[in-house]
Formats: sequence, structure tokens, C-alpha cells
Amino acid sequence: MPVLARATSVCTLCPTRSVCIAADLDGAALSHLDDCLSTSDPLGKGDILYRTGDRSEHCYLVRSGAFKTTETTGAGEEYVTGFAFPGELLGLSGLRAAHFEETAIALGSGTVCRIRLQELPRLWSLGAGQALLRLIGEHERLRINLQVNLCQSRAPARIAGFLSLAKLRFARLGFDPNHLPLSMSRTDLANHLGLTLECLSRVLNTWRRTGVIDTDRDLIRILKPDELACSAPHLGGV
Amino acid sequence: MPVLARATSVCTLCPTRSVCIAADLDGAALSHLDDCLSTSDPLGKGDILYRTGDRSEHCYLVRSGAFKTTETTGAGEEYVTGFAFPGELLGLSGLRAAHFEETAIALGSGTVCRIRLQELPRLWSLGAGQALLRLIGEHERLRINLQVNLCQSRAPARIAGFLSLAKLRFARLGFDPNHLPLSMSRTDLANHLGLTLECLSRVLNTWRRTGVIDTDRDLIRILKPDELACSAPHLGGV
DNA sequence: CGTCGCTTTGATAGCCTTCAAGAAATGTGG
DNA sequence: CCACATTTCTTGAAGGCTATCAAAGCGACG
Repeated sequence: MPVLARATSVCTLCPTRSVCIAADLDGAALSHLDDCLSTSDPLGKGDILYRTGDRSEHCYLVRSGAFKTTETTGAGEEYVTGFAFPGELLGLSGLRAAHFEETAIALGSGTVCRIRLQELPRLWSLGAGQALLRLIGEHERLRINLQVNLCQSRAPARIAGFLSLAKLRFARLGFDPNHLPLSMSRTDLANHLGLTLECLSRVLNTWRRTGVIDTDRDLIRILKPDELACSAPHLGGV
Repeated sequence: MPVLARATSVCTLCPTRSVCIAADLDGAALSHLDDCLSTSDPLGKGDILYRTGDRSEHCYLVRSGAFKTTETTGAGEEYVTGFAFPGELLGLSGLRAAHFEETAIALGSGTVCRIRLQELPRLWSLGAGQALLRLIGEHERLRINLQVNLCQSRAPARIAGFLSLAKLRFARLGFDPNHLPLSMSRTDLANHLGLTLECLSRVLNTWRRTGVIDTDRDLIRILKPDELACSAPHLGGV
């Protein structure tokens, strides 16, 4: 872990501060946050933040980059249970027991902030409790939206729904919502959506051929948002 | 709201206390909990606990009975986003904004405890903060499990997975895990699982004919747990 | 007894999965 | 810089499973 300059908070220069736990704080309050938070060393693609069985002593806030969480089922298969972008919570399920039941992996270079679970109560005295609850609520909303999305039986609906949700998450960060650097592989995305790689590929290529989207490696540009939204009628409220 | 006997806590006689927010408390600490909690009047089948657009001033703990949460999508369709049984949290997504984006409805007679969101920080000074976080963690784990379940493309796998999760939730309450009073209609269950009513009916009846389960209205008895588990290979870890 | 809502059963068609193979991109070593 | 190996992605064909449409059975309730 790098030596931190304690004159300012780790949040002071954080690019995602405005949507994270320090959103409501300023000045002195910010510097006290460092008593609860610690920023990780930079992680690289494939680096493991925590894995199944690790003691769940922290939860995490994504500072930069993107992460995926995976679970190994009884049948030995891997499931991608979610992706986390800057300002989003990671490791919330660790609150229920002493050990994680999932693995969090960096999709590219990125950093996180650790919060010791024992220090969580202190967030309220530091004025960040409200913000933490809001992040928990947003996390819950995201899970619900993902769940509604998975209830769609048609593949285009699920994929368009995922892209719509990704748009919202990137827009929240101030990024261009039609320019999605999704970071994850097609395999991971298909897995997360409960589809086969082939099916995902076919749908994306159909949209690419019809000019709805443009794909370039892990980057997906949305050229015709309206037509995409037509494929995801289930996400009208988000 | 009924007049409460303040000599003892609303939790003192609560049947689900051991798995709820007061699990770690006793005696004096319990009685202070009432400053944060208030028990609802009994609700009846179809009664609405809160609805989309209501101010999210509380979150809820199910005290008895069962509830469903539904969302209306842009296309005007209803989605059943979840079911809540005793000791489980309700309304968590209300933490993110001033208003609920979902509706919570009683599936039968039941009661809840309200927690004013403004009083949440006080739970820590009362010694119940840890328990709240654990409930949040369990809620998150349940959502992840539901999500993994929905990733299954085969209907029997989804249904068996749901029943497996229901077993765990009932076992947590000390009920017979092979005797599931699911409370919800077939329509709601099919909706929640992203299946059609007909498909759900076919699978359940196949199992009924082969003696894997027995159905009686909203009651499902599991006669051959092993065979059911074979249909849900994705939930080995739970 | 008859209505109404919920559930069950049937037949068809469409979509996704599966299996298989080829193309493109990436990484490595010479 | 290029040849080769590996991974990732794309494309094709066949089959199975679920959705859809339609209708009948069943139970609750008045």
C-alpha cells in the first residue's frame, strides 16, 4: 500500500468523489475520512481483489477502472454475478458472514478504496453515513434492474437492457452515455446475461450491420439509441 | 397503529427476533430499540405497504407473513422483483432517493416493523447496527442467488433453484424446509422467474406426477429433495 | 347452480442452445 | 518484422425447449 499524503484526503483528488461516499463532504470532514478509508495499490487486468474464502474484513468502493465478481457453483461452473464501475460498492455480501462467497477481479487497471467493516459505524460521525446508505440503495436498485433484465426471455431484450443500464452508470460518472468502454470480454458478458457467447455475438453483429451500434474491442458505441431502446421495453423507468 | 406496551420491546415477543435486527440484544437494549422501530397494524392479503411514488421515509422488516415487491415497466407490464419473508428487509432501494420505485404488497395476513431512515444511525448506539449490516449482507446474497438462478435458461433449473432458496429461507426461520407455504400465486411466481404461467405449471406437474413434490394450493411439499437438487446444479454453494 | 378466477393441458412456431468449424485478433519467439 | 500458436470472436446447421395461442378443468364464492 502506498504511503499516503495525509495533508489531504484520499478523496480530495478522486475523480469519482462526487458520486461516491464523500459527495456531501468538504474540507476538514474530508481529511477525517482517511481514518476509515485506504486506497489500494493499482491493480492490473486479472488481479484479484478478494476471493471466495477470504476473510471479509472490508468492503470496497471502486475508485477507477472496472471489476467483475464471479461465483463458482456446485457444478463447478463460473458465474459472473456483476460488474462494478467507479463509485460503486463491492463486497456488500461480505457483511453477512466472516468470509466472502465470491471473487472480485479487476477487468483492467484500476484502484479501489477499502473500508474496514469495523469502521463502518464511524462513517456516521464523519458525516458520510448518509452517503453510504445512498450507495447501498443504488446498489440494490441496480441489482433489481439486472434481475428484471434477466427475466426477459428474448436475448436482444436482455442485451439492450444491459446496455441501457450501462448508459445510466456511465452517465452518472459524467461520461458519454453512448460511448461504452465495457472492459469485459464477450464471454463474461454472455455469462452475466445468461446467454451463450454465440447468441450474444449474433445479436451484437446484427445491430452492427444495421448501424444501431458500432463495436471495437471492448468499446461499444451506440449510434441509434432509440432503436436500441425499442429492444428493451422493460426498462422504461430507469 | 396500535398502542404499544412500552414496558417491553416490540421485539420481545417477536417470533422472528432471533434472525432479525434484535438478534444480539437483550433486556434493556431491547426496550431502547422501540425508539427506532414501530410495528405496523396487521395487513391483509393484497394490502399495500408502500407503492411507487411514496416518500421513502422508512425501510421495513417483515415480522410475520410474506410480501411481494412489484415494479411497473415502461411497457406497462408488472414485474415481481422479489418476495420477503419474516426477518427480511424490505424497501432497501428507497435509500437512494426520496421516493420508492417499487410497490410492496402483502401476500396474506402479515405485519412489518418500520424503521425511520433518519433513525438508522441510532441503531449503532443501540447495538443493533451490526445486525442491520448483516441483514443487508443477507439481502445482497439473496439477490445474487436469485440472479444466478435467472441466468439458468432451463425452466426446471430456475424453478428448482427458487425452491432451494426458499428452503434455505424457511430453514433460517426454523420451519420445515421441505414444507413450503409459498403464499404467492402461480402467476406471481412465474413472473418472478421470468417464465410463463404455463411453463411453470407444466414443470411442477411433471414433478408432482413423478412424486418429487406435492402441491396443495400455495403449499409445496418436497418429497424427493435429492432429485430436485439435481435440477438445480447451479446452487451448490448455498 | 352458475360465474369468475386460477390452473392445467394441448399443438404449433420461434428462439436459443448446442455442436462444429472457420475467421480474426492477440501474443510470442525467431 | 514476420511466422506461428493461442485466444477470442464469428458464422452455420440442427434440435430442443419455451413462448404463444387456444381451450378445457377445477375451485371458490355468491
